[in-house]
Amino acid sequence: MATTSRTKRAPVLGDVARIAGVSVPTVSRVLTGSKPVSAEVEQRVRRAIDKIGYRPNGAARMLVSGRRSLVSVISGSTASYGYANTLEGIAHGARTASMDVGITVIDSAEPDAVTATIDQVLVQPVAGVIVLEFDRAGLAAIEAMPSTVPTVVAGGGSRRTGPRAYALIDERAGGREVTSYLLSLGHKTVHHVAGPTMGKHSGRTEGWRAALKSAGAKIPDVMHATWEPRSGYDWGKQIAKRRDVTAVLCGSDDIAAGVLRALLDCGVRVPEDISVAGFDDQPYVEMLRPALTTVRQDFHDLGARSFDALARLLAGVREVPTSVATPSLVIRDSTGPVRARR
Amino acid sequence: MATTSRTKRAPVLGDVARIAGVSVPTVSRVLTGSKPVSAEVEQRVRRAIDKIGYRPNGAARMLVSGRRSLVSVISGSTASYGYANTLEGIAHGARTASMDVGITVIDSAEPDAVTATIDQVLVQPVAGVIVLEFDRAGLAAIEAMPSTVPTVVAGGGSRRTGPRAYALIDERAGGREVTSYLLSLGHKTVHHVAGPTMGKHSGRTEGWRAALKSAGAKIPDVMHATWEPRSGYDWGKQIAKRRDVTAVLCGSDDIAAGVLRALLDCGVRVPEDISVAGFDDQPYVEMLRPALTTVRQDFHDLGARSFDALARLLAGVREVPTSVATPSLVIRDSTGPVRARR
DNA sequence: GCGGTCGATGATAACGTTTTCCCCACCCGA
DNA sequence: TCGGGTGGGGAAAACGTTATCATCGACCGC
Repeated sequence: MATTSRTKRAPVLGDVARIAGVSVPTVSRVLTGSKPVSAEVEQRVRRAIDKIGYRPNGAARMLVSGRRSLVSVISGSTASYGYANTLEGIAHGARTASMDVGITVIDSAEPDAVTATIDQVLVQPVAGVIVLEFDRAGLAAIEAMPSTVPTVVAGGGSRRTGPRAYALIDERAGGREVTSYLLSLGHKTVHHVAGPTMGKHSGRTEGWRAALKSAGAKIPDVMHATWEPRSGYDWGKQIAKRRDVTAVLCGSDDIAAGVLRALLDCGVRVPEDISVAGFDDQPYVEMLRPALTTVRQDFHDLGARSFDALARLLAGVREVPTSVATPSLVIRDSTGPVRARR
Repeated sequence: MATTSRTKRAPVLGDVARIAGVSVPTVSRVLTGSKPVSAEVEQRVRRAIDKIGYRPNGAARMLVSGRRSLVSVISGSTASYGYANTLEGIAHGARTASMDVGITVIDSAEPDAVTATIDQVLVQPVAGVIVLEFDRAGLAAIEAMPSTVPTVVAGGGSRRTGPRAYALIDERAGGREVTSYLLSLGHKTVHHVAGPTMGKHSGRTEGWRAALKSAGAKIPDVMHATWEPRSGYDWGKQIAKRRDVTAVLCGSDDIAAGVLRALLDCGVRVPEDISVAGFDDQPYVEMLRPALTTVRQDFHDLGARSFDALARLLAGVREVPTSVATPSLVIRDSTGPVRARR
């Protein structure tokens, strides 16, 4: 309120320089190590920095140097298991490379919502972007992303399908493996409760279908659930009424938990009457009774690999090879051989 | 490589101005709406912007205007249920206010790891910070955060304990409520499998203790688990051997799932022999058999309230009132009256 | 002892935007 | 017709840092 200083302006490089009795660029050199500085001057500068509690202004730094240290993650959600763990993997990689990570969730898959989101992301000084391709919103974001910004797609596909860098978990292979495993137990076919449709089918569903097809098994209609356990429960109720179902592959562990519960509530024995398998291997599923057979997907690793890919992109590598991890089947107690239904 | 242009420099305001035949500030005015511009000029400018695909440079913008639109979340994790949902709530609020959110995870609670993290966060042009106080790392981060940056603490406390703005879930009340409920069923006391220690005890544990104390019940030793279901399982095995336990409150749903499974595996009936209660109300817990009684905590709402608090702080409000939500007890089938243990 | 290289430092430009200040043309009322 | 307000727009300063270039001394080899 007085004439001189209002809210005690944050100290800047010039303040440090004056106190240390050196020039502004010298202070900068101490901070960035871009050029050697004599030990004595360095000490004076550091002392001055500590004294006034100086912190570099990131905006100014980025503006002039053009170096960007922000990686933005675009995603349709952050709370679900896969999203959250992928995000953690990315954050961990970024931390190691001393980069920052921003997260923007897309409200819906409406075209204008997507472009609005992208605009908001690209106004920031981002070095690159990682899009989580787990749902329609992610898919739409990839389409709408300008080709000029370094972009990595993290998702569940099996091969690169466009001009970007990809880090993937081969969900298709996972779906195939678990379906084949169920068939090998003697099931004539495997029914499938999928998550929300992505427009095109998800890798999990594709793998399931491929395995049935190559085994010459009948391909039942896909049952579409939301990601909620409740929704799985509702389908489980339906399934319990049918006599033709002996094996169910669910699009996620949460759905499987619901299906499992519904079956047991209806007096269906698992796995004696019906086998149930999930997808993801969330920590709790081995505590279900019976412990859930599922497909383990290492999302944390997926996040780490996406960040690696982006780092290479930023380092100037032209063609970053697509990195694909294969999920692994975890056999527990919810699946077993076919028996005569009591 | 040629003499003129290397990688086709990104278009800047000057380019737009030249094409539209106006001055640089005029383009800025169109973009920010800081001053009225004639309709005709505005149209020319917009056309030019679209034509060359201009995007404002956020760094330059922040540097000169001093307006910051970045909210940074500091957290010990992002993957666990509470963290992930709180983060989503924050992201949602930020999106509505068209601000950006950054996320930084602290590797450990080591003092230098914490200050390193904070340094990294504060180099960015942050408007404010939200610290997730769910673990030691978060606690340490709050201590080390300079008082000059607008900070909101999001956590599980019951009242403000320092000079910051707080958004809380009153875990203490939740712990008290569920414990009292169990006592009201006739249990002489309630045992407690807590999550990792936070140094000081967590609100959940405090509430449990307070309820026992005020009921004059014996206060058993706390059993400390990790957040892993497996760890809960191990404690469940121990508990099954004991004859004096009739009710167990767990520090999280995942721990409860483990305890539950161990008890059932050992032939202990739930809730007939032992009642089990969890904490959080993750979606899957109603699918456990028996469905888990637990304390519901709305983390998404916590995130939204933290962002609100920060927004007010940034709007210049001096004293932002602490916002406290009370968790609600969800009674399902895993808890019941005491019976003679068979 | 002298030209040349090197190491340390300072002066100045540059980054891309917003802000401030000023000018000009126009309109209105007296 | 003239003065004062007003609304649109341009010129230049400012933001805080790094990059570029110049300077100055010391040191080295011949």
